[in-house]
Amino acid sequence: MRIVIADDSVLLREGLSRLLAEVGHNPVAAVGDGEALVDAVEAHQPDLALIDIRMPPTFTHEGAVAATEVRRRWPAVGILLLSQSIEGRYALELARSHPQRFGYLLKDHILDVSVLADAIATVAGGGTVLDPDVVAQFLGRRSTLERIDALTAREQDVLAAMAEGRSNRAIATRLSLTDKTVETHIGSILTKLDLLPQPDDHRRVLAVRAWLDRTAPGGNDDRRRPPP
Amino acid sequence: MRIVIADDSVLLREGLSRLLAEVGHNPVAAVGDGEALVDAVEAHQPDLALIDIRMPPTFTHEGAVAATEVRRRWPAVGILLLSQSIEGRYALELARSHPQRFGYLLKDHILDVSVLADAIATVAGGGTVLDPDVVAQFLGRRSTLERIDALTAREQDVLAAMAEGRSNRAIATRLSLTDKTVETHIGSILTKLDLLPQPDDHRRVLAVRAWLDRTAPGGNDDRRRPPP
DNA sequence: GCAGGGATCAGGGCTAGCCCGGGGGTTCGA
DNA sequence: TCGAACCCCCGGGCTAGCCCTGATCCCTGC
Repeated sequence: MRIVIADDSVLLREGLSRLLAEVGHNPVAAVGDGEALVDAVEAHQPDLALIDIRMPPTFTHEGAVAATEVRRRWPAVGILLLSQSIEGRYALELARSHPQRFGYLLKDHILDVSVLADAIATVAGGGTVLDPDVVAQFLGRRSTLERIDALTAREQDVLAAMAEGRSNRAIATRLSLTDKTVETHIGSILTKLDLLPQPDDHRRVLAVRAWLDRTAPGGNDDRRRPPP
Repeated sequence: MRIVIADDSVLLREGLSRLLAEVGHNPVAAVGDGEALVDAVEAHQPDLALIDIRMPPTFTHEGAVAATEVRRRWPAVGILLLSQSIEGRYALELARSHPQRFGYLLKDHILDVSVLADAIATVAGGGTVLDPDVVAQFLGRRSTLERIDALTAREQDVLAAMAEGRSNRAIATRLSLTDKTVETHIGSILTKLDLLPQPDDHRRVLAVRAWLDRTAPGGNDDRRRPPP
């Protein structure tokens, strides 16, 4: 099977190249960033692209973004994403919208080369391979979104202000309420987000994280609702 | 001047189209997502692309990502980004790395069409136009990174745990410290991040935001340092 | 040897934030 | 008409978190 490898780490992509050759695959190119990945797929028309999500220039999502481009232009090319830990929106969106010939594994969970070889075979055969932790995170995020959607408009106003790092008093001033009312809304927010009192949790921070994470990646402000 | 417009809102892109025509420009295409933007630039070879950062499918950064693609493939095409509020890493990275023929305006700050027309003229002429708030945010983010880099390793451990929503007690347990020591570290963190007591601020949340924002967009874990 | 930085810990005080119980008003659908 | 949902507000109690002061120890560089 013809495979293109994209990973900014020279050692890793060259190592993977040799590893795949040992198990009978044909690594036709090994590149270090998203643009080069797209160029290599165009040049070599591989069966599958093995892609690290984080690549230059920002080392955040270039791999996943390039993977989206590869899927758009060459739908028959299998895509197998790799990362150190679970990454945000783009990769999960690609999994949701184009699950065929798609895989997402965590590097630390690939304990021997057979795991990788099996995943490659499955993806190239048209199937989907997702690390269990990736699935769990995906479901968890869906659940967080649903919970935030279940907040009332006022509660979302309060939570948005909390997420800006405003104190209760500042929130009250901004929304023309008393401190007491803000406390009441915050209590409802924590309950609806299922953030019950736990000695190990800082629940306000967790609520703020939920709000910020609903727009990952890069959410600094309100997410626009998709048109109906 | 030939202009391509990209905004998912039909009303806005059609309105912009007419507005630009009134002031003497030639809007050659008006599209609703990043892919269509790239296709339109390819088809029409405009002088400038006017791009809303948030477009489908995730309504987060597709505009900025597509803008990066446009800049890569057609460096002579001016790029003018628009958004409701300041967006994260991609747009600012594009401004930093390719400032010529580039602009970034906040929609709410365009108080009349002459502001837009002036920006278009400047960008098409090879210059750079940045909303002052955008500049301030960019500088603020640089400053935040520097401050976080100035924390000791231990302080960064504590801040990372805070950002996970852990309570002081849980942080102490995890790092084998007493509550008192965690409090001391948090005090140092707040001081070094210049988060002085203010009645309107929830300083712990602001410190957590600083930590999370250092890896924007999509930072769920450690940022990888770019190779030297 | 000494100063500075980092790490750890303690006693004690204060308060913003959380929460319990309670209350009132408006709107909408069954 | 009534109940549910939403919004707003109060009195009162409790505590996690913050901060002041102070202390000790270790390491490094001058």
